[in-house]
Amino acid sequence: MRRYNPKEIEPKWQKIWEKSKIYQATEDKSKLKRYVLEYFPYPSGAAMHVGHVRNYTIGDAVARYSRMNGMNVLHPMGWDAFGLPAENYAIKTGISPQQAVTKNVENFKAQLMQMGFSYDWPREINSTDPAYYKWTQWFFLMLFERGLAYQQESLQWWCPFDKTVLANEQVENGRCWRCGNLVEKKALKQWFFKITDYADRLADDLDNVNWSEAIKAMQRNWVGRKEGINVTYKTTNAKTQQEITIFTGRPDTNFGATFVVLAPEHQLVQKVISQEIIPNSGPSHWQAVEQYVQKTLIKSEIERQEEGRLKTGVFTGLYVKNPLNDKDLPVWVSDFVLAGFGTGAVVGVPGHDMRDFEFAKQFDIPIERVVVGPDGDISPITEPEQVQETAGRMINSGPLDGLEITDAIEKMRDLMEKKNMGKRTKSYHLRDWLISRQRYWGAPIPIIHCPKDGAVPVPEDQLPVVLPEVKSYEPSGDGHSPLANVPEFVNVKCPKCGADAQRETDTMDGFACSSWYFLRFADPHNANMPFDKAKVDFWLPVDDYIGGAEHAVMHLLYARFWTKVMFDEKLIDFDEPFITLRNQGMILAPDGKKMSKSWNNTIEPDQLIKQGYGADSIRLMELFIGPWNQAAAWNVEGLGGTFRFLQRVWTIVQEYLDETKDQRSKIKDQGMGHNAELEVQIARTVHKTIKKVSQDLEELSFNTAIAALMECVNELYKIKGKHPSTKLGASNFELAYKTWKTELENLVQLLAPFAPHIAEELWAELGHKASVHISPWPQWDAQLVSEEFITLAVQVNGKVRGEIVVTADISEEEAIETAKNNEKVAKNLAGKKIKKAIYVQGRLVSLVV
RNA sequence: GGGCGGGUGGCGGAAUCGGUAUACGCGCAGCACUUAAAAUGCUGUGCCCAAAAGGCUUGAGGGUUCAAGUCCCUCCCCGCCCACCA
Repeated sequence: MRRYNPKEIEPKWQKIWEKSKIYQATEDKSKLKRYVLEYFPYPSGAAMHVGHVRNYTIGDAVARYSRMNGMNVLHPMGWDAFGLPAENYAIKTGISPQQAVTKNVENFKAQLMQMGFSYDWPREINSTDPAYYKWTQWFFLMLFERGLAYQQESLQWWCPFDKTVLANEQVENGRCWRCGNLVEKKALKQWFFKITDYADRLADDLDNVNWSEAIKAMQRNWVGRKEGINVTYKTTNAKTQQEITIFTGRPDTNFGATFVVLAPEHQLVQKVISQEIIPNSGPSHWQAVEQYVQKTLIKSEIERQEEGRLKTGVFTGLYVKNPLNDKDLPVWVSDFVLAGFGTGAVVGVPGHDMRDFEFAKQFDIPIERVVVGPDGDISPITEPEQVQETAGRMINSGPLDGLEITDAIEKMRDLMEKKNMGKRTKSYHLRDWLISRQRYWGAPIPIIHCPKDGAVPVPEDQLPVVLPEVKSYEPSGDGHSPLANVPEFVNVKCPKCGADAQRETDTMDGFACSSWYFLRFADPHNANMPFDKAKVDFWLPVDDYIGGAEHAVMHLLYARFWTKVMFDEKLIDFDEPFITLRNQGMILAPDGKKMSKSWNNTIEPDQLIKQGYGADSIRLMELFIGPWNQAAAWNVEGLGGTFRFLQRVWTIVQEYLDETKDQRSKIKDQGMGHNAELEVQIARTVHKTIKKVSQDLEELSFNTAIAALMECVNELYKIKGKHPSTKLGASNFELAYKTWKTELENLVQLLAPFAPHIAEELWAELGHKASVHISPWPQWDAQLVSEEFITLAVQVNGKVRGEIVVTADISEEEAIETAKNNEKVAKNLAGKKIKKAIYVQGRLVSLVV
């Protein structure tokens, strides 16, 4: 008998699949299309670990199952290859990023190939290919023409290690998302995409997609829309009167305001420092303010966090009038107020906001109560626990007195608008997307700076602006990319007026390239357009997008933004790119930690394959380890279990083939090999499994589908040796050889989405010429699946006391009667009167005494 | 502080609508095969009890119900994301 040897069969089928083109998609309108996509990976020189591979295994199972169900499946793969790792590698080794990427792509492709994923490889794309980034640049210009790409000088996050600016989304806990070093603020002129114009749509349209609540919530929080009111306060003691507009979501408490705080970056603060506005009463404060602001702005985010909630600040000398009660409020500066949210100014209500309370305590500012506390408490607020933030009734608040907070908010907004004190508005957490990078390895921004015409787009016929070869990739840290040192690149003529001009030397954030790649897959080699609209409209939106949750507020937000812009530009007919998003759970190392090089705890399929397990066992384990969307620690010994299971499938098919080989013709000729009872038993076992696996796959319940396959195989092992007409120790294949063949074929088909190589090999051995992966998914026979007899549990007073086996169509009365007569049940009923009897169809009988 | 998940044997996990808790796999134990081991096959395996009978068991406590892992209330713990967002 042939032994199961993955090393022998897996590479063989991988080659055959590549030649046979069975995974290549065409725009065949006769079939239902399904676009299954996994986030295109960043190719590195390293080995993938089992966590990366889970992502592709899930996608491949969905793709293969859909294909066998007659769908027209698009399942492409490509490379997101711009970015720092290749560039840092170049700096270290002198090997150009272009060369490194070529090698890394080879490395990654080989690893995906050896896992046997069903990708449409001719559609392979690479974001660093000029033929691709030509269109990334084209989209940049489209955004520019629509006023959605603009340049602005402002304070930005700067990573001193990677020597580049970063977008808000790419700063995590005050650290660079790539290298983990502390970031700083730096004033630089930068390119932005105006994603804030789409804030409302990005938040609202989440209602139309089938994503997990977790990711939707993350995006909604990131957009951070908050309704409030902008209230205008006027200075009372400045030489020239100034206005401060303050955003507040809680105008209800404003009778209790005792101060106003400005962010250090607030423009009025600058006016104080420059002495443009000087209070005409009291000492001058501008020097103290200047000192404070200087100290604050150079603080890193981490330093701020280390200070904890300890409030710092300084009084400006200015006062404003509270329009509600004409009280004078001192104006302070403090870094607990963020320049980027609302208007960069807050009104301090220390009795009813914890931060304001802490600030008032710190600087001995009065605290007033305008909200009644629990149990009617109206004592002065002196301790943090007494601060009333969310519940209560208003007092000391003129027209609001007696109202609950929620009613008071609305009434106050109405009042303020009516009296012209303020205007309802919304504020957002979302900032514009900073896309320029002062690094080499990215798509050049296609802009030429002319002294006369300003920023001028590179004409479309001159795209792509090709990234030139350079001698040194080292970023200078002076706010310019290495491209600034390439005169042939920089010095050009203005496309508008022909005067001497200079090219933009910053490159685009890699997330620009990944914001449209899923569209390019529909038409990957189009040289004249980013894509043909008809093709994109055929395949898109993506039906199943499978990836990790780490992209929640980066890629997934950016891609939605680009899609909406393209929709507005009428390039496409849909405005959400990913209908269903599936976030796979992370595979942790066996020690329960995240897998990483630095922990030295990665587990790599490459190694496991070399050890002889084979891709199929690994794929099976990736799915069997637990629900696909839940994290799980890799189980080293468990892999032996999935291997063993495949070996059992292999063995039973081989035994069948071996044992029926010689007799087959004889059996056929003589009409032998017929045992009806045995046939039903075999067919019933497999058809139950067809039903279970099919239903589980509809819900992506891979782990239970695989469990069902294991049960089925265990059952078939018993059947082949245990049937009464079987001799001890022998198999009974020849007694039902046709049924055995049909059902083993069904079993192999059910296994195909998970373990494609062994399925293909056994399918071929069972006599099929065409691939199992384009065979139609088996259908279960309803009659075979239905049970003739069922087992009912019998409860007495809620406790299970016995079991009865009855015909499936038993009536309620009969079931209850049978239950009562059960020996064990009768014992428990002895001498008692049955008060109530319940029959749950097909489940149990419950008797109450 | 806010949002989202989750807590079931020694371990990963299973359990449509509230209906026999612990499927399947790992691990462990035993048996067969073998000179032996590995591999393979078979059997057993939630806890208490020598066994049977019986009792107990889904993070803790309470409630609803003939019946609760599942529903309701109070609380504890773990993970992820965001966080001085006015």
